[in-house]
This record gives sequence, structure tokens and C-alpha cells, in this order.
Amino acid sequence: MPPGRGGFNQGEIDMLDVKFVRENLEAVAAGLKRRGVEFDQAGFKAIEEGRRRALTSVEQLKAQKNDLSRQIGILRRDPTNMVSGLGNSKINDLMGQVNSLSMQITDKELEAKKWEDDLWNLLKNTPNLPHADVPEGLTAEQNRQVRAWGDKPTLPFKPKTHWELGEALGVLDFERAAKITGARFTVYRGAGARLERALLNFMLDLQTNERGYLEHQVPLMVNADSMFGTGQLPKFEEDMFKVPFRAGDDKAEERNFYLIPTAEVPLTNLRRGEVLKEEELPLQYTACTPCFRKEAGAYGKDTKGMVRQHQFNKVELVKFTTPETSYEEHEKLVADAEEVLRRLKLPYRVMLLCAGDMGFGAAKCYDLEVYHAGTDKWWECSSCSNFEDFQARRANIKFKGRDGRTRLAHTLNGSGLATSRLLPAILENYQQADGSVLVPEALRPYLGGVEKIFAPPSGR
RNA sequence: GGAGAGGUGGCCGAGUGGUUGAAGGCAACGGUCUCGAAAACCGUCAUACUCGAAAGGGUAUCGAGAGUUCGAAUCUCUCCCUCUCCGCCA
Repeated sequence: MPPGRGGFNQGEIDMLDVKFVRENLEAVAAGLKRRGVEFDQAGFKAIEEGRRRALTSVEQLKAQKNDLSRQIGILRRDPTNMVSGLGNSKINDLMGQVNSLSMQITDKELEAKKWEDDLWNLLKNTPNLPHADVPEGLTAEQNRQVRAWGDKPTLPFKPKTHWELGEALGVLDFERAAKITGARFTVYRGAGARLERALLNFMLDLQTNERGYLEHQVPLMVNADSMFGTGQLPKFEEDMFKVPFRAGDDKAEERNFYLIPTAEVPLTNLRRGEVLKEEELPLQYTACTPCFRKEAGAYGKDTKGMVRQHQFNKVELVKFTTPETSYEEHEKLVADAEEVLRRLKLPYRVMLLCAGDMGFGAAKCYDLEVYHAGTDKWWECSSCSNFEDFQARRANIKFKGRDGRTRLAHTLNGSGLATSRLLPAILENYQQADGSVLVPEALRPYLGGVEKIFAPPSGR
């Protein structure tokens, strides 16, 4: 059984659509294989057939039971039956029959539940199928570069890393962040804090004023239903920070909130369980939020600097579309994210991820990688995915078409962008020989016209 | 935190144990009428799963979960949410 089949209140157990899998077994297995997932076709078939057999007999038994109960009702309503006493013996007889049916039902239900558990276990960790455009490959090496923009800065000196610059300029403080919280946290100070705020405002203004996204302020903690809807649960529980809301209260069931790993979760779940109107699509939502990630499994990786943190800020873009337009909207979404980098004049490249490198729910995904002069590396600063109906099925997000039909919507999202990869790029690419950092022109209005960040007088 | 009142279909709103998936109204959709429209009238109007070639059946769903009962929208318990009053507070 899915954890809380009732808890996830849509009653859906499908990750992929069970009916679709049943009818396209070969194709599903082939698609999953591209992602490096071995799908047990025979197992699925056996479980799925068993489940339906059990379900059918449960339903037949219930139909009989309902019918007999109805007859009891009819007998008891009719006074002539009751007076004669004949009614009572009939009723007793019927009640006996119902009782024996009830026992059979209990048995069959247990069996059906067992099959459903098996099916759930088989499907819960099954990712989405890759779109036909997605290149073959299992690791990042097989990602395909589709375009690049901008030139790497030519610095006539050995460029410093952002953590070197940040500390020298007094704008980033990793040591004290570690003291007050722990590793993988950053304190921004002075011009650093202001630069961060400027970046976020700049990106939000761009996406809302020019690109048609509706700004939101959302809760930074969400419930399990939401995490399931966008696909973080059940598979990635250990990657998220859980906040027990009611621990130790044995009268109540355990209830947890989760710190959002991305604003995709609250934004997409805003429409969970709703039927949208085709006329209003595509819906374009954005929010600027901190993101919280445990980064389990990344121990010892990228420990320097701010590129891999437990908390970072991001402007997120989310779209709800029809199946017919989602790929077109996907391209536009990528362009919206790219525009940020272009205006900041940061060199980047667009990678089309191969089947094995995509996230769990994605059918097609582009990563934007920005160049960091200090480490001489390309860093992912945005990931733009089309989930097709994968999230919509889990979160029960539909739309009513102009033809009157109600179908699952498509959901998309992408970062627009993450500052933990952007701010280092600015510091490293815009650094000057004297150790100062130029402010990209697009950001200057957001910094009160400041053009350059210098080291502050000592002692501040 | 204390005291109350509630949560029913797209919306409003009946329903307090029995052929109730749920009266009535509004909205929506199709039609009649009209040169056209409005009005009026007639009809259709939940979702998921499942059986079936189809026609058409069946099961589940009245905030969620568990229980009582032959039978629950209706009774019991727990939880969630909303509203009102009091208290506290950024």
C-alpha cells in the first residue's frame, strides 16, 4: 500500500499510469532501460493481473452484500411484513447470509491489499519515461550541449575563487556560518548581502514584468502530500529536512512538515487536486525562496565555497500547460532562465540531459551551466524540466479542455536561477586585478548605482 | 491557549440510520422557439477504478482515518481545515 493512500488524499497509487504500463509494457520497459532502470515485466504482469482478479471478486461480493442489505431495508419498511412475523425470520436469514459474505470480503480484501502493496513497491521507485528527444546515456558525460553563449573572461592574472574573494572582500563568511549552524551554510555580509538581494530582485522583476510569471510568497514548509505530488516522496525522504510538528503526542498521529528543497514543491502543489481551464493555460508562477537540502551522499564533495549548501536562494519558475503545448512552453521556459545569464553577461552553455542523468520525474530536461572563472568549471545553475503528466497524475492536476474533456495537465519547472551558483560566477568572472569586483551593469540599479565592490576598511 | 459553530457535487443548499451518488436552485452544455439575441420551455450535466466487443453493469467516494451496524452523508472516536468570541503575540 502506498504510505497513506488516504493520506495522499487523491487515492492514486500510480507513478506511471498503471493502465498505460499494462497496455505498453514493452515500450515502458525499453524507456526505463534508457534510464538504467530494469523493469520487471513478468513480475508486473503477474501482480497486475492478480490485483485485478482479487479486486473483481471483492467487488462482486460487495455487490451481493449491498443487495441483501437493501432487501432487509425493504422488508423492515413494510409494516405488513413485520406484523406477520414472517418478516423477522426472513430478515434473520438475510442477516446470516450477509455475515458470511462479510467474512469472505474481509479475506479477499486482505488478498487484494497484498497485491496492491506489491504493485506499489514495484512502481514507487519507477521514474518517468524519457521523451524521444532525450539522448542515450547513463551519466553526465553523455549529456549533449545544444548551445552556448558568451565568452569566458580573459583575466590577465590568476583568478581567485569566490570563497577567496568573498573572504578577502568581507562579503562572505563561511567560518562564522559554520559556528552558528554548521558546514554547508553561508553568511553574506555587507555588499555580499546586498548583491544577493539585488540578484534576487533583478531576476524576479525580469520574470514577472517581462516574462509573464505571477509572483508568489509561499510557505517554506509543506506537508507530505505536497512532497508526494511533485515526486520528492517517497523515494527521496532522506534528502529533505523534516520538521516534526507533533512528535511525542501519542494521541495524535505523527505529523511532519518538510522544508522545501525547491519552490517547485509549493508552487506546483498550489493547484493540487484542481481542474484548470484550458483558456487560462499556460499558468506561469514564480517564487523566490530559500531551498533546503541535506545533500546526503555528497559528503566531502564541493565543500569549499557556496556551490553546495544546505540552504540557498533561488527564483523558481513553474508552468501548467496542456499536453499539446508543453514542449513549446518548455523551450520558452529555458529561454526565460537563459535571459538572466545574458543580461548579467555570464557565459553559459545549455545541456540536454541524457536519459540516465535526468531527475526522477522528468521526461526531458535542460541544464544551464554557468562558467566560474575561479574554479574554471561549468556549474549547473538551472534545471528546466518537462514532467509531462507525471506530477499531474500524482498531484491530480487536470484541465478541462475547450472540447469539454477533462485530462491531466502537464507541469514544467526550472530555476530562474539559483544564486548559490550565480553569485560565485559574478565574483569570479568580474574580479579585477586589484582584488575588487565589478558589478554587472544589469544589477547596478539594484545596488544604488554601485559599480564596484572593494574590500571594506578593516574591523568591520 | 480557552469557549462555541461548521466542513455535502463547479457554486449555493436540503438531507440525522435503509432502493441517496445524494432533493431543490444557480451556473454550464445541447435543443426548441427567434432574422439574431434575451426570455421561456425540454434535455444533459461528478470522479476514479473495474467487468464487458458494445449496450450496459459493479465498487468506492458527502474534509481525512478508524469504529458501531445486516445497512452510515446521517451514530461514536481521532485528526485536519474554516468561522466567531476571549486571551496572548511579531
